[in-house]
Amino acid sequence: MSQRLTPRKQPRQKRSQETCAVILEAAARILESEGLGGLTTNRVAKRAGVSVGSLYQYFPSKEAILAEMIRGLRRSLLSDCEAAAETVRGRPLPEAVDALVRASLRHHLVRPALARVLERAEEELPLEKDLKAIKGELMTLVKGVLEERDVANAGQVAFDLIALSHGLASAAIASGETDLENLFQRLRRAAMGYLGLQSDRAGPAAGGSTAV
Amino acid sequence: MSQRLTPRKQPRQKRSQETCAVILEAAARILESEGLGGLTTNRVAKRAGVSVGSLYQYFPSKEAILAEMIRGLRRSLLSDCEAAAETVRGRPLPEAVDALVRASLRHHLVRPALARVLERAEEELPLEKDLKAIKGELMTLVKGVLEERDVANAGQVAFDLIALSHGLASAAIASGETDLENLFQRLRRAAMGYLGLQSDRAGPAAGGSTAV
Amino acid sequence: MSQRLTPRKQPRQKRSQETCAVILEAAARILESEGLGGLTTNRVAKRAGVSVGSLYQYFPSKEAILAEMIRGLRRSLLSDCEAAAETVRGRPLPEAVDALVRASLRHHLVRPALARVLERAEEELPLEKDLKAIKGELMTLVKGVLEERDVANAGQVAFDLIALSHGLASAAIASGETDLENLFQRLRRAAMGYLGLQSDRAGPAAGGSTAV
Amino acid sequence: MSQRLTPRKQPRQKRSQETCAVILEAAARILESEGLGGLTTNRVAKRAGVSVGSLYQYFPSKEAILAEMIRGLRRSLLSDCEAAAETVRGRPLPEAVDALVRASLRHHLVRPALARVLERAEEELPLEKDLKAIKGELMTLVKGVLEERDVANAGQVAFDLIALSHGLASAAIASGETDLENLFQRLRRAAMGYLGLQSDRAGPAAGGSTAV
DNA sequence: GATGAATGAGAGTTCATTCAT
DNA sequence: CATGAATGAACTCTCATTCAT
Repeated sequence: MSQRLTPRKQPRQKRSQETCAVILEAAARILESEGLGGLTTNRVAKRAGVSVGSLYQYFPSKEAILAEMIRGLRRSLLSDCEAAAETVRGRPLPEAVDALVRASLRHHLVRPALARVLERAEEELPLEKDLKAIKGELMTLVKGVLEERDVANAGQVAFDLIALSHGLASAAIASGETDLENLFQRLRRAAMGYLGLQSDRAGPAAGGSTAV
Repeated sequence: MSQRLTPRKQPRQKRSQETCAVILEAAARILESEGLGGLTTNRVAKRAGVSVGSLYQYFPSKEAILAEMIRGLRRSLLSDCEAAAETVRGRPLPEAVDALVRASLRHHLVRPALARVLERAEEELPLEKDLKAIKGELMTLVKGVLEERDVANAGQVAFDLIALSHGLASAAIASGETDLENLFQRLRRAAMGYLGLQSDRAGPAAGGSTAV
Repeated sequence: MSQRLTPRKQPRQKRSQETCAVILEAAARILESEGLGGLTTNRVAKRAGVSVGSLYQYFPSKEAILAEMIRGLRRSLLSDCEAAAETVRGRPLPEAVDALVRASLRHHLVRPALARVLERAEEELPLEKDLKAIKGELMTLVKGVLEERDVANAGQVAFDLIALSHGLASAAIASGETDLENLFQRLRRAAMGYLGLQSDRAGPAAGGSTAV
Repeated sequence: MSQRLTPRKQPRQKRSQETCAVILEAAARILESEGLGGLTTNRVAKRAGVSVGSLYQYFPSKEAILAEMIRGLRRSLLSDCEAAAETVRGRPLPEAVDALVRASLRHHLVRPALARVLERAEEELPLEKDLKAIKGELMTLVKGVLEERDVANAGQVAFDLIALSHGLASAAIASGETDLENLFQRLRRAAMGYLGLQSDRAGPAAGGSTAV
């Protein structure tokens, strides 16, 4: 009953790797243009310029394709955040938060439509262990960053910061915003505020000011 | 090819209203137990105890059922927020924010699974004008509440507060949290922080404290 | 993982019954003309003059169609044998054996090709309980007939007689024989011989004689 | 559209012969464990440790593999029976029948599951001339054995004896019997009875006795 | 109006076979 | 010759929707 959602063969050979990548890219483009409902194996194959048979040689099911895409997205987010954490090693909390927030925001802007669809797909899929693991690692990473800077209840705080960032970023991007810097400033205010830190900018929005 | 997503007839007669409600409730239950993929018109009809034919008399398409459910959810959120705004009329900003945040949080907790699924469905549906309108009204409401208390850039702030609340609430509920009060306190910190207000609680999490 | 092989709905209404029968007859004809490999759900539906959808309304799977056909065949064999046993109630063993053998032989001749194919199909299907039950009933019937006539080891004997009859009958019919009476005489010799009874005919084949 | 079911090349070289045998053995094992439906060319190749391409070098089609297996089975039955006939040359009928029956029974017991599946496959395959020839030779052999002992209508008798043996043996083995000797005695009774000869055992079943 | 049998396009998936490497 | 990636026709089955009763 348990379906494998992992690719069928490790693409060792160059030919295979290419085919695999071509399929994933085709699927991505379809998701962006047609949405989740437009994703069919035959369509993906045709768009990728391969036969359905080939598609099934690399992915045991349609879901496996989605799973692989999600995995890719998550892994790249994780590694970007790891890199960001690395660059601010030893620096104080505000700077660290900035770096992480920036990294995650950048992520939302790469292929926004794709990211949104994949997120939805993730909820509908019986998500696998390795996917959960990746999400867990991100939490662990943020938690570590917070703990090193003596934030209490770091697990909870990490969870909340991730959720807040995600919520604001996806809403903003869904509504068409593209100004990364503006978005960053707003998200920063929320994060800093949540942490009880003074944000060094005056108002909640770009150039704005809040009167009580 | 453009489908109407509005109910086929304004159910004037009591019989019609009832049938309509029965269908919607059946759909809701299916969504909760089987997810979006488990929602089929035949299933809904059977669960509702009516024939498919009847179902199609009230809803022109499967999507129309979903649209109606979403509309209902949104409308109830809106009216709850309106009520909340009413109760804090004339009170200062922190109190108003508290009231709104509480209202929206309560909303997430009623039928959490259903709410999540409907949210996903909303993204996949070609969302209609009247649905957008409802969302717009909520923004307008919050914006009004903020403007009355002289918050600058109220439109943007309203957008952000809604997005932040939504992000934290749905993540928390998805991960199984049920402690409304705890969640409220955390969300409050974020909202107050974002607004540049002092939160009257000490730390970012329940009873916690943040060390710099 | 266990598939149901029983029809999906009890055909209560006349319309349903007809559709159901039409489907089974179409399947039968295809089996006769194309063999097991030629049986596809779409083909059956087309031949039956209904849509695939209808077919699946009555049978949950292709296998269920086969199962139903097999069940029908077995049931009719059983009831014919029961009738035969009834007519020879109280009569001596040779007469009883004759009656049963005749009943079963007649059965092979109705739609020989179909019977053969269904037999093969039966082996490939994960045969169900109710099918096994029918086979068991036949054994029980024969066993009863034998026991009433004081045949020792009636269970084993019943098994063997059924197997012998089946073997000879299907081979003969497969090779194109149509002379029921001739076949009956030969089968009778084997059965009587196995039972240690004197066959009242002279030779093993029609008009033939066996010289030692 | 007419396919050749004979191997593509006469395997002269040892390498070829080996590969060929390896493929056939792999196919046999798959048939035993997965049944006819589990036999796919790719699976056979993998199990045999060769590439599909190689497989197609030795066998022009999947059916050809099955045909070859059937041919092998039939040939070995034939040669075993020939050997048996040889050993009883000049001996009286009962002894000859015993020998043949024993030989054929032994055959059923070697790889019972495989034998059954191949028999089914044989019926579905458009059976070839050379296969029919082998079957014909078996009939001829038995017929010869009978004629030499002055059995009248030997052709018919041969046919019937083969059919009876086959029917009882396959039913018994299918139902899990493994006691060759017991089975032999029962089959012997039937054969001798059919031939109008006295069986030297008392009852139809092991140690049993038939009362009239 | 209500019913539910009927429809059929189209989805996911398999597998015998080919052919470039 | 061997390989195994690639092919694509064909199969089983689903489900939104219609329409005769």
